[in-house]
Amino acid sequence: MVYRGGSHMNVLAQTEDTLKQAIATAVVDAKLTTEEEMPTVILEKPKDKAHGDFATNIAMQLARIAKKAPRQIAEEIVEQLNQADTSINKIDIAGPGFINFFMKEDYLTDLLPTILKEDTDFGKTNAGQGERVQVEFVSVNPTGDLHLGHARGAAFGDVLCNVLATAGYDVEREYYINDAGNQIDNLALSVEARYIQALGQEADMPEDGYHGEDIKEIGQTLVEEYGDKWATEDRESRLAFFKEYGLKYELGKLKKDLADFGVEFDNWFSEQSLYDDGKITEALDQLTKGNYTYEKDGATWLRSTDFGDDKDRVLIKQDGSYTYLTPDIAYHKDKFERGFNQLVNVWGADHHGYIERMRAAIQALGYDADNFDVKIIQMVNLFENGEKIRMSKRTGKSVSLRELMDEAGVDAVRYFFVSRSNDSQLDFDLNLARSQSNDNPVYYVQYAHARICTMLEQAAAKGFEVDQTFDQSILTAEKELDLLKKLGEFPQVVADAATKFTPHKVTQYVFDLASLLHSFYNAEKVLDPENPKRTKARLALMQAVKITIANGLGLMGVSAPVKM
RNA sequence: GUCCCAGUAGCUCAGCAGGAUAGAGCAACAGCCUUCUAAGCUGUGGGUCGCAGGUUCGAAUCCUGCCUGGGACGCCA
Repeated sequence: MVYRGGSHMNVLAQTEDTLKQAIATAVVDAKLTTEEEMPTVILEKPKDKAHGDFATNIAMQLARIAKKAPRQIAEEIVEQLNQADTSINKIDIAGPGFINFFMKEDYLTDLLPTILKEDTDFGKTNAGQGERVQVEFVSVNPTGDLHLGHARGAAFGDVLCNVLATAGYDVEREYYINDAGNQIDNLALSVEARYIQALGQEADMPEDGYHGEDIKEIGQTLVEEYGDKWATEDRESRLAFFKEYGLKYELGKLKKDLADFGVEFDNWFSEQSLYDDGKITEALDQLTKGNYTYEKDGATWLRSTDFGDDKDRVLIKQDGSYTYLTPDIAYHKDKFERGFNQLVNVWGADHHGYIERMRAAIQALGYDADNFDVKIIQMVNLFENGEKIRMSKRTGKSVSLRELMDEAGVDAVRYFFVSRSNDSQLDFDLNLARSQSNDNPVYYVQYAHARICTMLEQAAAKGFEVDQTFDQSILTAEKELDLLKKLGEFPQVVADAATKFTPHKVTQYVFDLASLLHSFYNAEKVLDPENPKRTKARLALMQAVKITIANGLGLMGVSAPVKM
């Protein structure tokens, strides 16, 4: 792991950097290898406390290069190690050749003052160095409600963006509106059928129509607003109007649902605008000039196989219309032209087969496919009372994000969705999510926060203030040190979650921190008027934990209640 | 047939740019509220990390093959 300096460089990272540098220097001084061949020094935090605060496997890594036994290498490194400014208390060589570092307890001295000072900024780093990243997510067709899978993608994308921003990336959230093409024509036709039905006349839904309740509502509303006006208009203008009306209605609903779910986009990008601005022909021209297209069977094809795709892909169909891919290529060209260093797309599992052709197209356009990432969100299975609930958008019986929020609350839904890795399927237990009980992990973390708030409140009532005048060095109980070490990890956890696109690491972290807090709470008493010095120090610790839990939950878009 | 994801404790899942004795929650069992919120804590039991090879000083982690579950393989979007 690489920790770059910056205004929010945290205490633990500084300690680690110093130590790593000292080790690297010692390796070279011991003439075990040259600077060029030096492997990256990896410092890990051993799970077992008997293995110290930090450990490195550098001696094992050097065994091959230096052609010596790892334990002997370790000894030579330790001999050469300059321990000045490292806060090292003791060094062990253990196991096959691990070097274990035991730190003096003061290595975390600056941590609490730093957290209290940074407050809501604690967790920020410059890991991303201001790199511009665009994350496109949700991008559901405006033809129906958001369902479970979309909700998971929304939570994932949103938290990923939060994490990236906190890790020093310049993030933009974008929603791609499929407001052109077949599906939107189908929307118009579906609205038309529902409108006529709402007028009390017979009308068949189109073959691939949208059967959701929302379309029926649109039909009703149209009748209420316009009566039978549109029944007598010529069909072309009627459909044009219904298309616009339906689109506006559906988009409004999507925006509302997402906003209520805590997801706001910086940019809503219209597919239609690609047509209107000539971006599609532009992209096609460029591909043709680069000789990446050809004509066959009356269609225009992209030579995506040149870039590792399974087969070439149709860009312009026999009937002259575009496939879905074509505007999407223009769209991604536009994204790159807007100057993003990195594009991240969050797609449902059913779109994974689409990745290769998109990568191919991006390369054909002359861009580096390494700057294009697709995160696939695996399926969500909904369970209620132990039974799997089938979802089908077509039957209109799917469980929507709206229903889910109403049932379980935003906090629980978001927490559940960012608890797991995006590429594992997720079983969503509705009973568990809505249960106000200790089975529900979201409460566990929130409870830790609320508990601290109560303590701080009572402390204030007894005249204790949380400020910078405390002595951290008296916090030497095991559970206090456990908390301190965990607090110190937070900025790195966030940076790690950002660079690896793994927002669920924040959930893990916040849960672990809450667990340490509960454990501490049961073992030690914070408020003790008999011992004001210790009370002050512990209150500072509590405040720091509160800040960190709140910041972590904030990244997840989950509330941090003061009382429960 | 090809490709993607998953397979780790009874269940749901972490861990996977190789590292020391594989973790958590739930479920089970046994304890802890005259003391800052018991939505909590403490302890116990529970594992051939799907299977078989390979690379390595060292593999849940990397490579190959196979098995199982899910998904994708359109001139649909």
